[in-house]
Amino acid sequence: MPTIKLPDGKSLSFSRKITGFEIAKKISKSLSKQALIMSVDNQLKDLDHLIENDCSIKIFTSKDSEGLETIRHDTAHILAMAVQELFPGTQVTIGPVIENGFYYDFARKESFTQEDLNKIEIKMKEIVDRNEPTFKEVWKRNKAISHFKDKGEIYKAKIIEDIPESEDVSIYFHGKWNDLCRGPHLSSTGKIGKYFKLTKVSGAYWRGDSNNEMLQRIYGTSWSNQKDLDDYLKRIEEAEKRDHRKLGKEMDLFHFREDSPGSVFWHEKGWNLFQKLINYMRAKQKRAGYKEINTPEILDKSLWEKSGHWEKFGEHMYTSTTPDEKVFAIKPMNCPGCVQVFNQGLKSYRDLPLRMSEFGKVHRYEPSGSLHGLLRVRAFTQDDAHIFCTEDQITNECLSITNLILEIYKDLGFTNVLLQFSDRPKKRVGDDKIWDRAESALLKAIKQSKLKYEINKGEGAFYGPKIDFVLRDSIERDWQCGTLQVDLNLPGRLGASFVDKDGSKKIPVMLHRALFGSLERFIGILIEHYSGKLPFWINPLQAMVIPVSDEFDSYAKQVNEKVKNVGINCEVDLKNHNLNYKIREHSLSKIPLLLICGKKEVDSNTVTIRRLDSNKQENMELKIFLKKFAALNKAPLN
RNA sequence: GCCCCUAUAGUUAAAUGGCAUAACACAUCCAUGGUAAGGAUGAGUUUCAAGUUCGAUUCUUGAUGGGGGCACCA
Repeated sequence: MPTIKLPDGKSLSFSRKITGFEIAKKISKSLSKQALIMSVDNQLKDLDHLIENDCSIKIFTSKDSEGLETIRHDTAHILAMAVQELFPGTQVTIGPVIENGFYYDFARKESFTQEDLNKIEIKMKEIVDRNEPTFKEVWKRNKAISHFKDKGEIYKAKIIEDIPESEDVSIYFHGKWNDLCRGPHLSSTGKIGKYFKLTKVSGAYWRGDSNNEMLQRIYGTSWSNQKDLDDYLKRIEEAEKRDHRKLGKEMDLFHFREDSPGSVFWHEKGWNLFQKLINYMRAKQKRAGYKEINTPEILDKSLWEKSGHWEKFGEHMYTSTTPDEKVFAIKPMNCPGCVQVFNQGLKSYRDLPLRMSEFGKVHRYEPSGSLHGLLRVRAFTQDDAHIFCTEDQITNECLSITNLILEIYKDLGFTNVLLQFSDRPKKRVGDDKIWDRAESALLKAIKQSKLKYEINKGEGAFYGPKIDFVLRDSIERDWQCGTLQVDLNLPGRLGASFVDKDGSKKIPVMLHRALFGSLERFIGILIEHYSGKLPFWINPLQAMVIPVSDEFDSYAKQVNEKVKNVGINCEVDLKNHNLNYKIREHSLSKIPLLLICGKKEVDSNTVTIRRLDSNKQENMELKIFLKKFAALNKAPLN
């Protein structure tokens, strides 16, 4: 005689055991049609799960994330089903739901081709049409193991072997096909709908371990209706359109080439953007009390041994051997060099906190498969700084670093920032008491900043806890950029010290911090965030003067000179093309201002402005234009 | 590093076991124009190495780069 509590507070009583279906039907006809799964006392269950006792239940449809996830999970199952129907002998492994879709990993000798994907998709739709009933059976663990072994499903058997011996396992059937699965699932394959698409096939290591063999992973996306599927595919397309590698080429900012994979060849415009960002940060840092230094790119191997880098990161370091057989390493980080600058001369507690910044170019031998445009390179410029301070100063310093980082992100158009706090990892150096103090100082700073944060347990660096700054771009993607790390290790290793009030020598705490992280990477993010339409003040080519015909070339040249003289990057287009052509060309290359000069402008000493993404014309006296835009060209230093 | 895909002109693409195409960009000329492509002409190309072949840009193998993932991201 179960009494069922519903989310709206009402209860229903039944005189016998009852399934979710029946409850849904009782509530309303439309709900019973839309119902996909349910939760019983907050545990997700199949709709045909038999309820015997009093409980509270909630029924989910495709509008709930639980419902949509189940659709995706079911789609992954019918993917596996379709693959095994089409390619007998293929072994199944795991097939979880991921953001926007799902994947399934298969073990098969031959590789899946794009045509195979199309065939599989057709077969999946067939399975939906067959509307095979889905049901669950609970088996003894050992029965399941021998069942899958008999079928030749070695991977599945291994997965079950990892389940504790005392536990039973649930096996889901879609018609005859079955798979080990926790569930829940929809009541039949027809419920899935056909709003899915297989997107790509790739390799993936068994159990995510690169020591294991490689499986084949098929990715797909799945939705509850055609519109959501179309919207998703459109979003992917949109992201491709703003790919910084494509835009960088089109905008003539940089290129890559075989001679130096993972290193950027910056063109004039790209380098201009780069310098503008650096100059802006210089000004911000000067106000925040930083002193800028610069240290060598190449340092003797022995320093890297002393710092611990050689042992820990040696495989990612480039080295250089001189003709007389000395081994130098090209710096993968700036910190050891910076500590050497600190070590010059005696430091007093009065010098602390000492904030030293460095735009240091570092080289790291990244695995070839990880390289990706500007976002993952082998040579990059860090907007680095190291702050030497006492333990008492950690909280305040962290707070001002956090503020600096957020100001800079805001100026560049990023307001949605998430902090991630990482505490002590298993492999670490230093006393636990020191870790306690460092973690609490850092956490205190986060709490005082009142920003949203999450905790990544055990993800800290081996030398200290850290905060990472993750920013969200205009199409809702997250990028980890800034970082702030407390270092309890390096200053001691490299012999840094200061003279304290009582005259004794003490080891300072060192904070590592980067604002963007890597200038290269950040520029890649900026390009994608703005779809190439960079804000005026950092835009490398801000204006193009276009004469209406060559009769007005000399006026156009004069305008160009005057605009350049107020510090705006400007060019004049004297090419043999008509006005329409030039407007199209320069609009496509995303120049923010087009300055049109014809008879009207010459006569009145004006320019006509056409802004990017607007077909309005704005006539303005040249003098006023220069004043107005010179002001807009200033970096936003508050 | 691993799996799959891929490499043609400055760019984007097409084609072929036997003279390699187109569009855009570029150059020259004509046109002198008022807010997203005016016209004509011209120059320019098969990533590298080995193999099969009378002959390879095309087929095979390898290298290198690029792309999508996996792993890595100190």
